Amino acid sequence: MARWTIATFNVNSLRSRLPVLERWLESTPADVLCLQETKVTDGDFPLDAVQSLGYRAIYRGEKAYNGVAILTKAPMEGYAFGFGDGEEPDGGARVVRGRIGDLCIINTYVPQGKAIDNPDYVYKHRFLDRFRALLDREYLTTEKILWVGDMNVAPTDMDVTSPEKKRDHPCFAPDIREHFEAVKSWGFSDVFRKHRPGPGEFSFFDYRVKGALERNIGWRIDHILATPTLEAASVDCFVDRAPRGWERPSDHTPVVVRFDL
Amino acid sequence: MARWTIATFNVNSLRSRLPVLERWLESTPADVLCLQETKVTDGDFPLDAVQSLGYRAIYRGEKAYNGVAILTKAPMEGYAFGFGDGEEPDGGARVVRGRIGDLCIINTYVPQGKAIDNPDYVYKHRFLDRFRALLDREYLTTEKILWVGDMNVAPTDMDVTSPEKKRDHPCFAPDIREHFEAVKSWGFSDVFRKHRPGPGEFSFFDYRVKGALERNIGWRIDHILATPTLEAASVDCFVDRAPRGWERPSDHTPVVVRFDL
DNA sequence: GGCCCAGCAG
DNA sequence: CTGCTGGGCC
Repeated sequence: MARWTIATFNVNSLRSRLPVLERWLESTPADVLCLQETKVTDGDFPLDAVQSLGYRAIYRGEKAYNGVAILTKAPMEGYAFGFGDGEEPDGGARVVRGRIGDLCIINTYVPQGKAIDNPDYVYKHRFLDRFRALLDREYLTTEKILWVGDMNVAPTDMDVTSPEKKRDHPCFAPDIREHFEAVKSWGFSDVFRKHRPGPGEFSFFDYRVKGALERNIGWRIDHILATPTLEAASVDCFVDRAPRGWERPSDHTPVVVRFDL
Repeated sequence: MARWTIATFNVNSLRSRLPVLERWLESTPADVLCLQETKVTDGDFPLDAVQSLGYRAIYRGEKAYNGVAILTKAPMEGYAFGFGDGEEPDGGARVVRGRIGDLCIINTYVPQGKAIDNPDYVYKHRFLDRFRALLDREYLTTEKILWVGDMNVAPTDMDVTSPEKKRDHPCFAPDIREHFEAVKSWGFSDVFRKHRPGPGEFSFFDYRVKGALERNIGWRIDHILATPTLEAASVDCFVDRAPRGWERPSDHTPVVVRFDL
């Protein structure tokens, strides 16, 4: 049995966030770090910097948008990008997954959707459908599966600051919440909520909201979900607000889970 | 009699260069600092930062281009911007001048000219004509006049690295050098050359030339010129290469003169 | 290569 | 507000 620390962090440009990442890993030397919005093409991925922090990395990115990576101390096996369902876009810069032993890790950057009347919102729903199909196709609920990432969905009224004002928001509208719950119901439970049942815990603080961090005006849209056998092994799960207050922060901040596996 | 330190520095954006400026003034607390390419409109001029460094400032700038300023510890008198000759453009963001007692200070940012067959090159010549007319109109060669700035002219073969390759360059073509000499012949001499007669001293190192500073591949286009009575009072004049090697440097570096006045 | 901009994105 | 882009500038 060993203690595992796994985190998800939307970095909003990996290259811009290297100083934050380095500083954060000093306090939280995670075994697995799932990143979203790396915003870097594979050729420009800062592999040297990542390796000098002590990590291996699998990654796929686009020029200015999206991009996911999994940083690990141990080698990843059987990794893959995208949905692999033959549909375009293939989701390669939004979905990355792999295994370490019997632990399956899936890291997603769910589309934001722009607005509920925007074509991108249709794509967001489609993304969740394709993800659910991937689960059905390739996984068993009896496996140890960790699904983490920026889901761009705040599941409950507790996960935003003024829920009444956000019913039309693409990350909070009833239909997207229901859809997200439907995907989760494949076999995941919210590990964060097991350990932190209370309100006012957020992982995203909009740059444009003045004093968002101090006033705690944010969203809980970055999630750590696990299948039952894995969830049972979790010993803690928390948001680390500190990096959001550092120099040149991401607008997101890491969510961390610890397992005894 | 007092020791005066006066410098000229093309900062390539004053706001971006405040850290460099602050650091440089610790080593060289100039009495007068003439800046070019401040690239800041008057409303956005960082007056607070300049004042907290211990300086007064007169300044005029445009949105993204040009912009000149004179920073002084003592108040400036009778200052003015541009040529004041009724012609447009008035040169307000390229010429600033004023006095401290009987010392006249003129700070210019001469147009670069782009290429010798470009209309901007015609304007560069016109700029020198208008500047010469300003001298004739408003100054006497018997006054203590200091003319400094980014002149965008390398006067001699000693002032560039490969003179043979630069005969068609708008900062080195024979006609612009002759024109610059003609303006200087109104009554100025090159204070830098009085103290540093040798080659290989440059004030500008192109960002695009790899290792330009280490390889000493540059241009001497920032000048300190003085009328005879003032030149006689100069005790030293030098290029300070250090700031070109600091974090986020300008492509130019300061030229400094000291007088016993 | 580092500045500026405008336009787009979240 | 803080990223990204591509274009202009020197």
